[in-house]
Amino acid sequence: MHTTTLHRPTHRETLWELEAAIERGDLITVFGRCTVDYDGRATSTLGPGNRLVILKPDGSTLVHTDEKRTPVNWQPPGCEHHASVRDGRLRVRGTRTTPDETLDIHFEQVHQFSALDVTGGRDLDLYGSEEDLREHILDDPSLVESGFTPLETERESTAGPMDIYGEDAEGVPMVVELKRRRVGPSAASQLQRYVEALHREFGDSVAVRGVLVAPSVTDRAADLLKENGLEFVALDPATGEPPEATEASEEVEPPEASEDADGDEPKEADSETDGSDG
Amino acid sequence: MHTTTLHRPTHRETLWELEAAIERGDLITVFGRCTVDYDGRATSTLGPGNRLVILKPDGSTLVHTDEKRTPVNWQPPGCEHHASVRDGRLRVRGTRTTPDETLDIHFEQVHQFSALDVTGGRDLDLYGSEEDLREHILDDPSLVESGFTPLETERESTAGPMDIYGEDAEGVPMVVELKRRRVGPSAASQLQRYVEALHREFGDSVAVRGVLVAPSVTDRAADLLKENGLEFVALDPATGEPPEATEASEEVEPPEASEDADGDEPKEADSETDGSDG
DNA sequence: GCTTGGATATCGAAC
DNA sequence: GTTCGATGTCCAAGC
Repeated sequence: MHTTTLHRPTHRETLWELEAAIERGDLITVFGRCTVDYDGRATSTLGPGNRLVILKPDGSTLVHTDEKRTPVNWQPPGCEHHASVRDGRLRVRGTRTTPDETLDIHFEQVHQFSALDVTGGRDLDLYGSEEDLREHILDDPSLVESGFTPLETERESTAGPMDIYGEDAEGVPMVVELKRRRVGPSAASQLQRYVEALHREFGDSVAVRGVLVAPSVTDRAADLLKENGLEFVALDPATGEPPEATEASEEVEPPEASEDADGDEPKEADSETDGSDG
Repeated sequence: MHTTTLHRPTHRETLWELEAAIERGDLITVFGRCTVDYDGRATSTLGPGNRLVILKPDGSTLVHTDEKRTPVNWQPPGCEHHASVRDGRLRVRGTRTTPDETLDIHFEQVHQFSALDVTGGRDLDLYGSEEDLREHILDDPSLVESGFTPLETERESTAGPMDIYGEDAEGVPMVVELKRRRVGPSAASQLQRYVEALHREFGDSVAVRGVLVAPSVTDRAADLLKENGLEFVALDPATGEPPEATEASEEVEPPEASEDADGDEPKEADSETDGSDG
């Protein structure tokens, strides 16, 4: 464990230590008054101010102000760091390819420089993701519906891979799309794409059900589901159970006859079970 | 401009300076060996290791390893920071509400503590966004198509606000969806939602055209557009012109003898003849 | 406060 | 390498 710290160093001192730290593979922080110019997928400039700059040994670059979780400027991993002193300023440049991008940081003054030996585990153990929700359902498919039988995960279609493909108690094909949090219109569209792909695959005469599984759904998404004859089941990704206070509110009276008189409608799409607690 | 730095401080020393720095509204960095526990929208644990922790005066919290642009753990702005010493460890806790979330960082040892007075501009001047693409088109609507007339931006519909609403030379309503980068299936679905909303609004007998404007499109998205009778125009958000080497590759104009014998001509705005069930 | 969609999104997995 | 969807996405604007 080593750390190197310079206080109000000259640019030459900073340059020297910077190059050594990059060589060592340290994580570097530079606090100072600087301007920032970015050119790549977009273009940006940032006027002078005191910021915290972080250079990681994997090439990541972060420029942080005193606000927000998101850096005001950055470079993802894979970029190359190079420092130089020009016109009385310290320039730190990060460049990468695919796409070609350049981030230039010009320091008027460096208040503090540190080189840190960052080691140790970086693998997070996380729980409550969409994958956890999927495992809950595969463990107990009746969470989706009594009689549901999962047949395949990541089943391919012309619209892309489906989260869970299976069939209901009657043998009707079902597409299940999982979301770990409250869903909006885009999730409803995504499910609709998969259902349409199966219709093209099987022919329109074959009934296909689409079920969205998530803790809750917005009103507009519920409308979209209903318009497309899709269904919704409320489940929490962490517990695999219906979210709190939903047990009594389920099966809110589905509307009587839908005007869609195809004859092959698989089941009532009671998508408005949620709609609550917006 | 002031900075406070401690090297290998005791937990008590760190605690003292930490509380003072939070009070002052400084940006704080703590480098040390720690574990991290998060509980909120999901749950996570991170085993011991040396990491760089950043506490911002707006409540943002970042835990960085030596890799990736994204922090391994974090808290967005608005959380409250509190530090304490327990069981020989320094605990830094960030809590927030809506949703309820807690981030706990337990330091076994602090290698370096810094409190920084981060000031100065934080407003980025950025160019090349979707908004810039929109301005290019509003300046010169023929970029989309000769005769195109924008009538409204952010026009509301039951499917949400459309980027640009207008009409073509024949007076046929057009929805234009803008993307600053290469688009995939979701953008095609989004455009389709808007077109469907206008069909419901105007009645299926009224033709409506949907046009996606982006630098390029993936194969699958192109298929989706075609299936739904939607169109694509290639434009670069920064220049407002067709992307490089696209001059010769005609966008809308298909090669003379297309094997597609559907009679599917986008210009005829044939969405209503298709009667898509979606 | 919730909803919606953009972002220099980043990231990872499948192809 | 590209494509695609998840993310504790974050974030701003609108309501």
